[in-house]
Amino acid sequence: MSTQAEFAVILKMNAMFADLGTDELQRLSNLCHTQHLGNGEVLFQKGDPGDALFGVRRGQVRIETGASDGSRLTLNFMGPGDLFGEVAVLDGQSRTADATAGEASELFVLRREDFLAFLEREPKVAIKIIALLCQRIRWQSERMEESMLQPLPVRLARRLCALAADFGSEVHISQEQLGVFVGAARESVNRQLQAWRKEAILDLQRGRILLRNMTKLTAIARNE
Amino acid sequence: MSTQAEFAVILKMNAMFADLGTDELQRLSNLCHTQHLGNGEVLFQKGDPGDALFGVRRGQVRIETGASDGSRLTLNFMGPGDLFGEVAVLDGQSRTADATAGEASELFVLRREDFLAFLEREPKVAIKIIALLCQRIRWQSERMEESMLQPLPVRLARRLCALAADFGSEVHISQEQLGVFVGAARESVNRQLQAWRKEAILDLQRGRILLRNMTKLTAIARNE
DNA sequence: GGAGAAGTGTGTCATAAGTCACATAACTTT
DNA sequence: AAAGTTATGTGACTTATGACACACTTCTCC
Repeated sequence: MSTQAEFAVILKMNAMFADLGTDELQRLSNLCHTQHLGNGEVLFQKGDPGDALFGVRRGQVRIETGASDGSRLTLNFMGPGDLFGEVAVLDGQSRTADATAGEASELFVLRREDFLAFLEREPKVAIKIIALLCQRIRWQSERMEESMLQPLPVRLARRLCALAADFGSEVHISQEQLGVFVGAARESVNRQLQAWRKEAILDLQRGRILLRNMTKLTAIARNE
Repeated sequence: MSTQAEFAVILKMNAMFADLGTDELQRLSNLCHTQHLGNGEVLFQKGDPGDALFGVRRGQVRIETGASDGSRLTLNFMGPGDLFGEVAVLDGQSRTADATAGEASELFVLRREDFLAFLEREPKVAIKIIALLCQRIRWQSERMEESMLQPLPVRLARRLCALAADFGSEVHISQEQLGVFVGAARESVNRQLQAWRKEAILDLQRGRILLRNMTKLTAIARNE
């Protein structure tokens, strides 16, 4: 159900602490705890109180939502360096998705109260976070416009370009997942990808997409 | 073009200062300037630097976007008590829509630098604002999900219910505007409204919709 | 290495909504 | 009150995409 929405909420926000000074960062990391998760262990579930912020040190955490029919859909993979769970922490509301360890993982944990106390002591950091949240609001709005107004090929091309920025030209994702991300049916995704394969823009393998012609792809993403 | 996106960015955020203490509010209002606008006067345009936050004391300000083809579309009306321009102020980016006085108006103006300085002195306020921005992020996500996944009748019913909360059962809006808000073509909106008129859920007049049966309407909004 | 699962390729069909093209009705302006 | 402008109503047509159905391929795990 809430697939598309969650996707937007959860996308990586590594930038959150990107431009803090090293001293601020040091004081912040002093507040962190460490938590270990075994493969398949559940970190939190939809509806849980959002009492901590997490960052991945080692391993992988899947952010997923239990569709009401029982099927689970993965919304994102968080790898080393990725942060997640910030929105729930900042506003004190409950989690909006589930988080499960995809392999044995080590996380750092920043508890809500510690984080808020820190912000209160360091208003400059609070202001930076405000700016980042605003950027996110803008970004979400653009995304919303895009997904409502742009046709599927454009959305698909944009997502592939975004994935290429993370993965390089060999994007490791199933067509089903891609469909979830882009808000379209798997079959429609497949048909578009086939068309592009025939134009030599990309190649397809099981669970993998090889981007051959980024120039054309970005052109499509720009909607000509 | 950017109609839908802007809509989400701009929606009223009166809640922003809702739960500040009176002392905090007092100090804040000391920082405000006053500005008068004549009917039709332009306050700011898309692309302008976002150097101030505005609130309406008297009058009305239209938030609109100049579609690239020259047609102007109104995204929202800000009346007395409404705040606008906060996102641009908080993150220092440029305006994403135009603001024009719909009648002679009096605004209070809070300049970016003053506001940020205030936040730095009052970290508790900053934290409240962070929470509000987070709520907005959640709200946007829900809205995004809704608009992508729900069929037009549901979106339309939801918007009408929301408007009813502001306007009462006589909603004063053109079908064109309604189309912009729900991200649909004017004709499609009209057809759906006609269908509902035949079911006695509402009545139509030029520029006005009379909601007759809110029970049915909210049922549709809940998607049964 | 065989069985089953998970991922992929493709055809057919149904349908919601956009587009275009007008007709009509309601306000405005002079 | 006539003329012009804006809002609404409706028909005909087109199109993108979702839904279902099924074949085929590639992995994985006993």
